Amino acid sequence: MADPTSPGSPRRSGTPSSAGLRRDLEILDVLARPEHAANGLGVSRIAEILGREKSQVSRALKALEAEGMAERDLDSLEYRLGWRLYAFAARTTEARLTHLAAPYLRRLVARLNETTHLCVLRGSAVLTLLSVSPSHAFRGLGWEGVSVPAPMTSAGRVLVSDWAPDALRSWADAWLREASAAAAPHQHIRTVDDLVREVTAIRRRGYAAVDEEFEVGLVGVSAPVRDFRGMIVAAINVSAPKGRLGPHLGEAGRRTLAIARELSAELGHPAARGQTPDQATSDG
Amino acid sequence: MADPTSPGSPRRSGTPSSAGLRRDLEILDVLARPEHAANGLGVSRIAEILGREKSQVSRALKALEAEGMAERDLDSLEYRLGWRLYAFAARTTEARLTHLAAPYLRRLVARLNETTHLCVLRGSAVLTLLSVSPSHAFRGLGWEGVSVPAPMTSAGRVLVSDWAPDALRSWADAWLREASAAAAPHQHIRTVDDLVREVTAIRRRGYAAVDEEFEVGLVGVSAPVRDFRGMIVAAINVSAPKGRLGPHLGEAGRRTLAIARELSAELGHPAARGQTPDQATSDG
DNA sequence: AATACTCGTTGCGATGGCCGCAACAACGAT
DNA sequence: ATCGTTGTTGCGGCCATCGCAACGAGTATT
Repeated sequence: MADPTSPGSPRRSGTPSSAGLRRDLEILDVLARPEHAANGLGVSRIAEILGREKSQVSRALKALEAEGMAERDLDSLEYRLGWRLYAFAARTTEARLTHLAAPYLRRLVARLNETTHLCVLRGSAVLTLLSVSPSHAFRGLGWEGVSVPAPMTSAGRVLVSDWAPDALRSWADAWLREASAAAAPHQHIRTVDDLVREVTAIRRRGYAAVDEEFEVGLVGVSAPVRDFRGMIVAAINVSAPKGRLGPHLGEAGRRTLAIARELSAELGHPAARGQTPDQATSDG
Repeated sequence: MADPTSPGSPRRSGTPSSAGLRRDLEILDVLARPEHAANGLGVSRIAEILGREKSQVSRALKALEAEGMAERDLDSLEYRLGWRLYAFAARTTEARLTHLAAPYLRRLVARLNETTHLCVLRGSAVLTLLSVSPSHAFRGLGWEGVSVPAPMTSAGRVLVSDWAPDALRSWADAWLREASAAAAPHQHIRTVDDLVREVTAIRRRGYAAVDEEFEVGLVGVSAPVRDFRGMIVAAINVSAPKGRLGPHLGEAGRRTLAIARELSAELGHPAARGQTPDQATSDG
């Protein structure tokens, strides 16, 4: 129902939009309704819902199917959304992410008055794509060249927080062997089970927090950003000296989470669209 | 600029598709190109790429923007894909499938330590929806949207392995006509009967394996993923250099099959629910 | 089994929208 | 100031689409 509802009157002229495009999108809109996306709909039913001629709907759907925007079940003759919509979005999410994230990071900066980062996972390292400071905004390679071991940072833990335990195990295994030798001072996560426990807590809480683990005197929080599939594709991170951010770490975490949800919604994450800031990280 | 993934010839007549729809989708296709998605494109450049009138492109983009399928940067006047596309994509079956499959692919990676893919059939090509690598440099370069000729890959053969022989014949016929000209070096399947035999073997074995057929030095296995109706909707694929995966190809195939069965069970496939013939439970 | 109903597709004529050319407005560079 | 961009907008002719209606196919009803 109703998230992409067409705002104006459907077939009233006045908008400069092309009529054919609008008709096609109305049809796709109906196919995208949650109650219909799973089952599919027939031509007459769509025509009835839209108040259009069924011949028109039939022809339009045939064209949409030919272009991959809709798919048809040959048994029931019902239509569903097609693969091409996915292909469009999938190729673009990362580029779109870096473009759209900036205003959200700025908003978070305005609320917390601390530096914020947009981070993704590359290999077993956390890569920072974008940083926004209270005064200046840096794009790109400032923090980028430095490969930060993922499990030590809140961003890294968030980025793997929707992984299954055994995938988490094999991923963290290599790192833990090296880390056990180095043994950082405040390192809280020393075994795989520690990581699994921490990740479970992150899932429940919605955001991750580290306290002087990565660097002495530094605290930080991170919240996951999900794309239209519901997969975690990035993390928004806030890092600051413990003396400044420490007392408000919980509040910072909740605000980071809220901003991350807004960004997720803009990326098309269905569960995050206009939801209350608690409950439901989509699903598991 | 010779984009291999771009759909059929732009202004070819003969398809019953509406001209306006095709034009709009061509424009969106250009906007979705990875090399352009980051920066965005102007009207003239799109018109030049497509060989269309810029007035037409300008008007079409205005309509697309009004409908939320494209967004415009008011400073540079460049267009990007719009939010509505992502809302649609989130409702696609592929999006749900990808979301559900990701943990299973990661688990398979944890066991085999090789890159795994989730593939679906699109026409006569195999489209990769998601790739997960052992170093977890997923989100890597160029996975989704890349399509390869189906009968040459293990994934493609798995995806058609529940088709009736005559359907298989007519499907492979078109491809074989093209492929006979190209004639890849290690191509084992040269006639329709070869394909039918291979598919029969796949059905009996449960998974497919290719040995340097698609690419020299590359071996791979694939297993089918079925939905609640028992139909094959996707394939899980593992590909790696022959020197690494070759000796354990059989084991990799059985493990891929086991994971694919688990995913099928989650999709509601009744036969895969309790009874897994080759069950490799617990750790690895 | 025959009927009546629903569903989806397809001809066909009239009409309305789109195509392409060209002029126009807004910048920026030389 | 002139030129070269880029993007937008009139305008006429042509063509694709709209809506009606008929048709084939499948299914429930009698």
